[in-house]
Parts: sequence; C-alpha cells; structure tokens
Amino acid sequence: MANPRMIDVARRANVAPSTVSYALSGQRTISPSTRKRILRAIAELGYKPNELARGLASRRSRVVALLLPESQRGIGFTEMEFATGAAQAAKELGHQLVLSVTNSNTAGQVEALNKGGLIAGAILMEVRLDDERIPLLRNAGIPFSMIGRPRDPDGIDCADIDFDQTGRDAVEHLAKLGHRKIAFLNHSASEMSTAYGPSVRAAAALRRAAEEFSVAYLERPCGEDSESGEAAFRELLETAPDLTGIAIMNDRATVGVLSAIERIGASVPRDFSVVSIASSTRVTEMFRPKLTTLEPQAIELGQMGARLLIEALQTPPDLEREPASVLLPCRLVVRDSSGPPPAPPTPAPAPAPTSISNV
Amino acid sequence: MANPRMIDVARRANVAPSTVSYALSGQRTISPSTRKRILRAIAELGYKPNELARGLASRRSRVVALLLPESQRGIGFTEMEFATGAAQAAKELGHQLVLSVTNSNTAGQVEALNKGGLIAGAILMEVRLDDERIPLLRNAGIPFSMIGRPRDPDGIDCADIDFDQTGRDAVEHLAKLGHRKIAFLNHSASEMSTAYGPSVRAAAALRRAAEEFSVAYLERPCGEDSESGEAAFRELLETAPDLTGIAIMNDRATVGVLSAIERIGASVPRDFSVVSIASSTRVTEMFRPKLTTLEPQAIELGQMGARLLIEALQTPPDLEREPASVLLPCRLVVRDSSGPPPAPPTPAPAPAPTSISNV
DNA sequence: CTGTTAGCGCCTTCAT
DNA sequence: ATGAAGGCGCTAACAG
Repeated sequence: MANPRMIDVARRANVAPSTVSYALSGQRTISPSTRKRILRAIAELGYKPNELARGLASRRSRVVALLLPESQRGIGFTEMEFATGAAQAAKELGHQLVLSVTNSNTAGQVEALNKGGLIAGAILMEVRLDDERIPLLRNAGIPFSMIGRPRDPDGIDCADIDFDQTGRDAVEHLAKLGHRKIAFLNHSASEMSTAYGPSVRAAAALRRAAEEFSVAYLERPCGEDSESGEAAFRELLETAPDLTGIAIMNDRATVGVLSAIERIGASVPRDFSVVSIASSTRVTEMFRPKLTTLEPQAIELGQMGARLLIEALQTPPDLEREPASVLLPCRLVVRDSSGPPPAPPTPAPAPAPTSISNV
Repeated sequence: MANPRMIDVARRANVAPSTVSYALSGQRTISPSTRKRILRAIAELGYKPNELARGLASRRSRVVALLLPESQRGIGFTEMEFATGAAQAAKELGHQLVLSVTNSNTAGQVEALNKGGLIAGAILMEVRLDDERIPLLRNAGIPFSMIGRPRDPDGIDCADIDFDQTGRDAVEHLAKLGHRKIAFLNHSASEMSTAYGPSVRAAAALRRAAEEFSVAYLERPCGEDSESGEAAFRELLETAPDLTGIAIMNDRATVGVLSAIERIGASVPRDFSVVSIASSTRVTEMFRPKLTTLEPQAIELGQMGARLLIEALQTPPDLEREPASVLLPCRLVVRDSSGPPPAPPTPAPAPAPTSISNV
C-alpha cells in the first residue's frame, strides 16, 4: 500500500537499484533493453522518486524559492504573473517553487533558507539597483536569478522588462499621434531614492526617446495614491500648460490624474492622452476610458527567471556557463486613452475652460 | 565550512545526537541543563536542521502546497492575498509553502505531489461546491484544508468568507440608506453552473437579507467583462426602472456598470449606489468614485487556511481533532459610491409591477 | 554497460 | 533523563 520505492522497481526489472537511478537521471548510458524494462516497471508500479531522499543524497533539492519582498506598493497583478510564470516553468523543469514572502530582515531569511537544505536556489523579485540581497546570496553561495535587474547585472541571470524599448515605444506612440509635450509620472520619490530599477530605467528611456522624437519632456515622481496623482497633474499643468501627453507608471496615481483631468473639465483622450507603463491588462481595463498600455510580458518574464536559475543549477560546476540577461519589452496595447492632441501645434493660448457640466 | 550537522552540535554539547534531536522536537523531556548546553551549541554553530533529512527520516516534510487553479477569471488581488497570508502563516509555523498552479488535470497533479514526498499536505483555493479534488485527495490520503468551502464542509478544515453575514451587511447598508429596490450582479453564468461557492452563497445571502429588510431584490449573473456589465445594467434597468441600489461581485462587470450609468446621464452615488462585494481595496480604489466595498479579510483567511492544515498535520493520529470551519465576514468600507437614493420613497406613482420582486 | 557499497542528515525505537 | 543503532529512499563513487 505504501508508495513503491526504487528497490521495488529494481526487483521488478531485474536490475540493481542504482541502475534504476541512472536510468532516471541519465547520468549513465543504459542499454535500451534494460531501460525499457525499467520504464515499464516504473509505469506498472506507478513509481515516483522521493524528492526528499533524492535531494538528500545528491545534495541538491529540486526546489527553488521565489523571494518576494512585500514592498510598500504591495503585490500587484504583474508580480502575481511573475510568480505564476515562474511556478509554471519550474514545474515543467521538474522543480517546485516555494513562495518566500520576505517582509524585512532579508539577510536572515536568505540564510535560513539554504541552511535548511530545502532550497537549491532563489529567484529574486523587486530588484533594486544596488540590491542588498546580491552580496548576501553570493556570500552564502546560493545560486540565484532575478526578475528585474541590478545596476550591474554582470554575472547574474536576469529576466527583465526592456525599459529602453518600452520607454521609446511609449514616446513614439505619443509623438506619432502629434503630441509635442509630454510628461512622465513616475513611482514615488521614496522608490526613486531606493533606486528601484524600473523607476530609474523607465525615466531614463523616456527622456532619451523624447529627445530622439523631439518632444518636450518633463517628469516627476508621484506618491502612490490618487491624491498625489491629482496634485502631480495640477502641478505639471501649471509648469507646462501646453502639456498634452502623459505617461504614468503608477496605477494609483493614474486614478488621481484621470480625476483631475475630469475636474478641470477636460477629457481623455480628447484633451489629454494617457499611457500607462508596465501595468497589467487586469488593471488598465478597469479605468474609464480603458488605458492605452505598455503591458509587461509578465508570465514570460517569470518563466525566464525560473528557467535561467534552473539551467544554472543543472549546469555541472566544471562546465562554463555564462549568465544571461533576457530583456522583454512591454507590448503596446492601444486602447481608448490616447489619441491626437486637441489643437494642432499652434502657439495659440489655451482656452480657459469655463464651468463644465460633468455628467 | 559546510553547514554544521546535528552531530557537531552533539559533540559540542557533550551529548548524543539523538538528545539534540529530542531537544529540538520536544518529544522527550530534557533536563534544563543539557537543554541549555544544546541550545548554546546550536546558537554558536549557527546550526539549522536539514529539512530534507528531517523529512525523510520522520516521513513527514514541513512543506505544504497551495493548489491554485488558474481559473478563467484569473488570479486577482484577493487570491494573491490568500497566498501571501498562507505563506506567512506557514513560515511562522516552521513550514514552507510551495505554489502549485494547477492548470488542469488536477487528478494527476495531486497524485504527483504527495508521491514525491515533498508535500505533507495541501491548501485548496478556488473551491467549488462539489470540488473534484476532495475525493481525489481523500483517496490519496493527503491531508488538506481549504480557503473556501464545499457544499458539505463536514470533516474538512475550511477558512472562508462569511457570505451570510457579508450579504446581509451589504443589503443592510443599502437599506438603511433608504434604497427600496436593489439588484445583485453576480459572477458569470458559467461560474454559477460550476457551482462556485462565493457566487452561490452570496446570492443566497443577499436574497435572504433583502427579505429581512423588506427591499425588493433581483439578481443576475454577468459575464466577466465590462461589456457584459453594461448590458446587464441596462437590462436590469428595463426590468426595474426604480432600481437604485446595486451590489456587484464581479470587478470587470463593475467597470461596465459605471460606464452605463454615466452614459444614461446618471451618476454615482446620486442616482445609483454601487456596492462592491468581496473585492480588494487595491481594486475598488481604482474606480471613480471609489467604491463602497465589502472587503474580504483575505490575508487572515489565507493565514487561517494554512494554520488549520498545519495544525492537523501536527496532531498525532491517535488524538482526536475536529476539523473546523472558520468564517470571516467581509468588512464594510464605505467610500464614495453609496448614498441615499435620489427620490424619497414616495408611494405616489404606481410603477408597472414587474414580476421580479422577491416575495 | 551494470552491480556493490557507502553514505546524505536526521528521527526513533530500543536499551539503559 | 540519556545513548546506541538502524533505517528513511536515493545517489554516486567505486568496482567489475
């Protein structure tokens, strides 16, 4: 009644236990005939190797951890898709994914993880440009990959959004619609100060692309709530009354921006075009109008993160293997929040909006 | 340099390895003095038991799986909070949580899981009233708990939203504001047909509460997208022009409902009050106006789900332990989408009686 | 190409 | 209250 063990398979196939092991791992050439007998025995018995024993004996488990800091921004759909993508890819490669929600004290967490012997490696999410976990993991000798990218990704397996391309695509979209002045509403200042990769990279990319497409550009960080979004929009408009295009990478702020636009009697996309950067469809479809979005390929990135790690884990130490960075740009999904700017770029004064009926 | 093992601790504390084991597990009384020596040695060496060896020897791992079917509705914030809550509670109880995204073929998945010996038990999410996984897990002898509840939760550890209370609270909120006729927009018909617990239970609760508070009540399922929401709202209004209160348990449909309301020149909460049921703050704050919500205590439920399972796992088989159902109602968070109905309830005009009123 | 033999690090029944 | 010893189920040298 108990689960069959390897020795049961061995007996049934008339071979030694180790032969079964080798047949399974492929670490040794097995003659086709014995291999077939073994596989048959396995099937007949419904044998499944015990992962604990396997890990213990080989000194390497088939479990990887997903290190998920609960950031102040909280976990969003995109993070969730990273996670499910990673779990899925891991499973396909014969591994399990344990969810490790790192509230703080990352150092201790990471140490504890590998000491238990349960975890063979880790996938990091919410990566900072100078992520404190990198030296920690290196010192602990724990293999890891990242979904995200530090400042210097050298020697690290990374799967990340291609922000260069994404930023450029966002600006290009607006520029081609005819917008001559655009603004970028970023994550909060505190995110910036802790050097959150996406915030920094997206801003740089937009700035560069604005230059390339010769559109005036301004940017600012913004608190992660709708009130901050409203305020930011108002300030932006004071600074640049001729603003018509807005890129936002801050879902909560987006709510406020849309409110503010409505409040001054303007509308989207008639008066302002709004493009959401790196938000998932699930979120941007909730807005009215539905937002034109640069939508991250989150599942794919999650998969890549897991694959890179597991690949590294499976590479024998004597083999040379160069860690790689996989960059995937966001996909531009044009919805209802972007269109041509209101007036052709004539330097005429802006018409002061009168009282507006908002129904 | 390698991790210290139990025998290292034993030597340092001048005891036998087994004594260390017992000191750690508490399965035996250890004299205070030796215990202290052992603990000191453990601390000094930075010893951490190897989970693989521990699991192998004791025939019980400290890993539980979270079975997360990727439903057509997709994973939302609430599901994510279930997951993080469960992971957190598991960790606090010395366990790890592996994420098992069950795409289909649940049977095989579940079997594969426990055979590996890695998983000591499972936590089920997205529970159906007649969940196919229950007999599967029972037959396989895998302990499990649920976040959600089947039709007959007898003998099963469940942590679920208290829909009775939640539905009542929603109706009460609207009734006390003065609404006399309310509608409930549920999940999609296909969800209903597969007997998704929340859909069924919430509907029943609202119906009952409507009677209790003497408000006319109608309900219908609704596709999981904004177009369906719009259509549903229009139909609802045709059927019941005097409708003023709407409860919705379908975020995507909510988008459409709000659009539809706006489109007919009405506004929220002036003309219609909208209450979102079992949606997370993260979602309902994205709407304009921000939605009055019955917000699930998702993290707590996730924690409970994990605790119940682990508790069961830790109960020796000879002990009697009654599986329990923990029900937590959603919290009413009043925001900007609900208020008194437009016209005071004057019994002047006799609106063409529709056939919908409930009792 | 296959078999034999030690462990991997811990738990747990026996003994004492 | 503590030791000693035999596995848990598998892998990975060694042999042949």
